Amino acid sequence: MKAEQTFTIKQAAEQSGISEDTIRYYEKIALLPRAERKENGHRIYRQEDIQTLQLISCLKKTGMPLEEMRPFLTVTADADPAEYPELVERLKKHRENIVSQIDSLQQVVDFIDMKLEAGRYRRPDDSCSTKKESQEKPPASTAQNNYF
Amino acid sequence: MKAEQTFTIKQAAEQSGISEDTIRYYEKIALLPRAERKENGHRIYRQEDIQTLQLISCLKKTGMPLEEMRPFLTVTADADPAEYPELVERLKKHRENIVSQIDSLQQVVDFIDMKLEAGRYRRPDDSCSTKKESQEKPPASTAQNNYF
DNA sequence: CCTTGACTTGGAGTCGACTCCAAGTTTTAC
DNA sequence: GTAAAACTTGGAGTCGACTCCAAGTCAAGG
Repeated sequence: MKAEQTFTIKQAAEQSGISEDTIRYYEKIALLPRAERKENGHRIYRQEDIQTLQLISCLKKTGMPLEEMRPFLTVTADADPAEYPELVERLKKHRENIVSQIDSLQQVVDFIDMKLEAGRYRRPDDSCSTKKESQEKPPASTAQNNYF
Repeated sequence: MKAEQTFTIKQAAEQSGISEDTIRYYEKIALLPRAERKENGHRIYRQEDIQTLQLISCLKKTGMPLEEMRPFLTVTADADPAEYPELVERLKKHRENIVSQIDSLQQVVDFIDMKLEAGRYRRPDDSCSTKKESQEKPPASTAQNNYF
């Protein structure tokens, strides 16, 4: 029925916030699968490709290097659920990473708020980074956060 | 009274997770102020310097480029509260950035959870990145999140 | 028919952020 | 006294991630 809308690389760039050059670069390094071409050789993108690009953009913002994204993109490409158990493991692991990153960011937000509210030192505050491998079990609220 | 504990660059590296070389590099590009030296020329670090390093480590994890960190570190260095109004503005702005980044990350977490829970597509889901300049007013919960 | 614009390719160049020398000094350890 | 450890400096090299360029193709407009 529906003719599956397609997009040019320019449109894909606009919608994802990733430049055309960069999209081609991603294809070149095989971060993205080779895009389909029209008869004239021009790349064509579908809605799901745009979504993949947006996911990349998302992950990039969080400072993830391209190589680390590969497993994620595999999952997006072929939308299998939990067929590759190793991949699922990776995803879970990264989910934890992200949650801890959110925690880190929260610390920064707290730091800023502290700085903003006054010159008053509440507590130096650590827990942000290194050394302490953040206790595994309850990743609950290390600090109360009222921003969510 | 108290003799203010000091650390070597090696100790600073251990405690911050930033390599000695990198710490020297940061000093070279003046991301960090020139560290005090002992008579023999060796750098010495105090607790607050370690904290600054940890903050850098924190921000790095969030993908922030070094140049963007400068304003933050200025604030840490001289612990003035709201004496530089421009700086305060920057901090507030970045705080918003971070909150939105947390939001982005939350989307990724949601995405992972969705993928993990089943191959079922709940909804493509956007809102993560680009195009939509995320409405200014209520940065409240774009999506319900039950991780916090 | 010729130009303009949107694309293609391969490859070179850039830039940020390290990372790794080499040469030198000083302290500690035996 | 000699060697190893822990530092110093300046500078070169590397690596990831683009970013730019030149040359070429194709489609539509004046």
